[in-house]
Amino acid sequence: MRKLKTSRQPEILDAALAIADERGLEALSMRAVAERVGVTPMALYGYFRNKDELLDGLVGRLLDRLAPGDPGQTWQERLGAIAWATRRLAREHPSVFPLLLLRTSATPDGVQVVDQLYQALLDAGVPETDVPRIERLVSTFVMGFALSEVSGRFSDASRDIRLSRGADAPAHRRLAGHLTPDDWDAEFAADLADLMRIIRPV
Amino acid sequence: MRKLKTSRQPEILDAALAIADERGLEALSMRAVAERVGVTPMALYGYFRNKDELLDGLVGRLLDRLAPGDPGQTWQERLGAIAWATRRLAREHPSVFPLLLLRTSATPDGVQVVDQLYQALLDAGVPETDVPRIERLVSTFVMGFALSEVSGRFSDASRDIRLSRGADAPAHRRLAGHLTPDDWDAEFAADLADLMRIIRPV
DNA sequence: CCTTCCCAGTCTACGATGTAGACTGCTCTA
DNA sequence: TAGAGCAGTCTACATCGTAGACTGGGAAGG
Repeated sequence: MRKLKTSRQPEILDAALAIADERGLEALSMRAVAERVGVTPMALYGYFRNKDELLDGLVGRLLDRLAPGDPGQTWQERLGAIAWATRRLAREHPSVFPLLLLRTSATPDGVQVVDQLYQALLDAGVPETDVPRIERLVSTFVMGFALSEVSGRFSDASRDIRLSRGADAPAHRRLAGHLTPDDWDAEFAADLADLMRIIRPV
Repeated sequence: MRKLKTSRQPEILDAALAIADERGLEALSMRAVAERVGVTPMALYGYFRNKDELLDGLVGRLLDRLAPGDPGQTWQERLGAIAWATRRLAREHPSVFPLLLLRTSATPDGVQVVDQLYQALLDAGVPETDVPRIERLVSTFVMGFALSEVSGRFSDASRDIRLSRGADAPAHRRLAGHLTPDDWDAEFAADLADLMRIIRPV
């Protein structure tokens, strides 16, 4: 278990993030990162044990983009802030965002975010025994929603395919016209509002 | 756009699924599939245009595992059946399941499932304008939860790391002992119950 | 000053991967 | 009997992650 250098880690991660943003995850090879940093591919292995560790570093990099949170706001505001920040993150880095859900990697920054969610739920009056479950419920939805948007699960293309394959999808036919919202921001807001009602019934 | 043969597609997909189940997604190479089918790698390209299309075929294969649904049940029962089936699917095929969220691919079987969800929500009395949104809300949560379980986002390892990195995570400390449920089935059931309350407030 | 050591980075090379392109041999029809 | 079409094969290439051995230059000690 060799000791790794840390000096140029941030620089390398920035390069990796830039490549993924510009040319997609496919294009994120060790060689590409090395070239961007201005170094030989093998030089990267002084900073990351292998490509997987580099990817873990990337998700850490993303997590600390999630706002530090401003106490003094209501619990709804704090929770909403994290939710919207998560969604924004997904839109800014659509190629890398899926890694947040696929790779475990609990980073210090990730802990910060979860702790803030816990605190918001406690302030909302959720019983201590329920807080972790509700946190998982909310964060799972938020990340899943953001992922679905960037991965195209919600896209018009899917909807069109669903409709054209006509066959027997009676409920689809009945709902035609409502299938896709004109405003995804509004949909996300409505979803969050519904979830808040789970947290504290009005 | 060459025409593809279909005769041996199911056989090929079964081989691919078996490999992914036994040795993980990493091990799912065209060569490995070909060998298992007893054929040269290039022979596969008569049935799938490329590896991506083969993977799309795989997710289709998974989707039709989601129960056909039994009308005559209450809407809660029908919705719950799909939710539990989704989660079971994830546990049976943990390596392949993530593809359901990552790849768009609307297959005929996928449409069937969505249509059943629509119908259940209509039967629950959800207004037509809200049905697609609520369907996305519920399915996003269900798939996200199943994905989180199999990808380790919920795992003890994550929890331990979060705690050991001590630092300042006051809410974590306060909730120690409740952080991980002893029964994930119960947690999933509780989450579904909460979501049902969104659909139709009691 | 010279020597020794370390360390960042390089070079070369290997096995694996996806897939293009040209080919072979079989079966069915005319 | 000739020909067409199809299933599958063979060879080859660019690209990937990364192991292992190496090099040049600066710091430390004499």
